[in-house]
Amino acid sequence: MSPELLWYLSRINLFADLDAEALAQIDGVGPMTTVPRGTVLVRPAEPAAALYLLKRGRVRLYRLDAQGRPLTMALLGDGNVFGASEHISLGCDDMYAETMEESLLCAMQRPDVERLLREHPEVGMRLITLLSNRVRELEALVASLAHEDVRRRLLRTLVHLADDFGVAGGGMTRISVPLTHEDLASMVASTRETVTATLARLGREGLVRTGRRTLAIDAPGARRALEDGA
DNA sequence: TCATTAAATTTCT
DNA sequence: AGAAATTTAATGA
Repeated sequence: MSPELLWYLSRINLFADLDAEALAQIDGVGPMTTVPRGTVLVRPAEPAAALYLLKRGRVRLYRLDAQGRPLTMALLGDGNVFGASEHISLGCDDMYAETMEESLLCAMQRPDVERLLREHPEVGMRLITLLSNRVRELEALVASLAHEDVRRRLLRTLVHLADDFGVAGGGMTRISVPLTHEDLASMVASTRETVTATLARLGREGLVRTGRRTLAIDAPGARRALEDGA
């Protein structure tokens, strides 16, 4: 195994508990490939036969509703894994996985994943952790979508994005993913226009700064705003 | 409060 | 220039 591939594997969160020797033993990792923005890697018609390891890039997991409009379930960044096998689902069937920008990733076929899990229980443990976190996030999302207005839904997802993709800058946390208002709408189950208006309002409130293709949020302020006020 | 429709305007490629 | 994205406004549920 090349040193480069080893380094790459060490940055995949699923393998965080493996030491160098264990990493070197990982077998069946396909070649790294660069895929352009907008590539659909997984679609409902042909469920993933593989576990995808995302070295660098951004991947959106989403479903389509009956009217064909997307609902984004998760955004994945560097080091994340997604895909499915018979017993494991990280982003399941009926779900699309699409790159939001040029991404570097590779695939592991199902038998290799299952063998890896048998040989390295730590990986299974880590997988449970990842799945648990994803369940928690989705539960929170369900509750938010069911009970809260767009302003609060948007605040929550921005705080969440700041946690995952935020970089400090100018007193605020800049979200290092280029997201259109339409992208955001598909995350909070709203519309482009309402997101535009709501972002403008949050801007007036001093909680977000928008401009030049970027989004920044006052994360502490936003958390405070989410806590008080029913 | 917010989706929808329509239209104007700005920003990207 | 042309496409994509953003913004504003009116209307109704």
